[in-house]
Amino acid sequence: MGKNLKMKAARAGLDMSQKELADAVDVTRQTISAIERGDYNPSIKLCIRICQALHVTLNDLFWEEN
Amino acid sequence: MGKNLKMKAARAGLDMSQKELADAVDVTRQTISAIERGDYNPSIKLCIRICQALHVTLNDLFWEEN
DNA sequence: TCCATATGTATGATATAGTTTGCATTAAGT
DNA sequence: ACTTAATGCAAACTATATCATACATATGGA
Repeated sequence: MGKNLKMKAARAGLDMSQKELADAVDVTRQTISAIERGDYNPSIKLCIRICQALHVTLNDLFWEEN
Repeated sequence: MGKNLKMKAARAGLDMSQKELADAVDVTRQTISAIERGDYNPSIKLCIRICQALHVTLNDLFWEEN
């Protein structure tokens, strides 16, 4: 599926651990970990919560031009 | 959950039926209908496919500032 | 009037997102 | 050396997105 390095970078830019982000968006650490590893395909609502927590937009983290 | 009128509008702007969009992104018509009605919470991958089919971006259809 | 298209909605089945628990590794602090 | 925080990963479970099929209404064209 392809790792989400943009998300990892945005999180790192805020000096936030996976656990902290997980708590902020109300999922488990495993879910954040799996998304960053590209191991699954989160729901749009979760993506939006993650973006809000990281102060970025959907396009910043999840969009790619073709 | 809130209807997705932006999606409906983008689709209408391309004169595309729910069925045509569904075929283009390889889901059933019911899925497109349910998303437009706000009846559920699609995966990010499906959102991306929908955006590509409608020639818009994630932010255009699914992002909202707070 | 009849037929086709577009849409809303419902239900039972299946796939998968997300949880819980747990174990292992690495890096930093004491 | 020991502890703690951060991460990767796996198995079994639960919740829910999505499918397949179906029925209903509205509209427009022949």
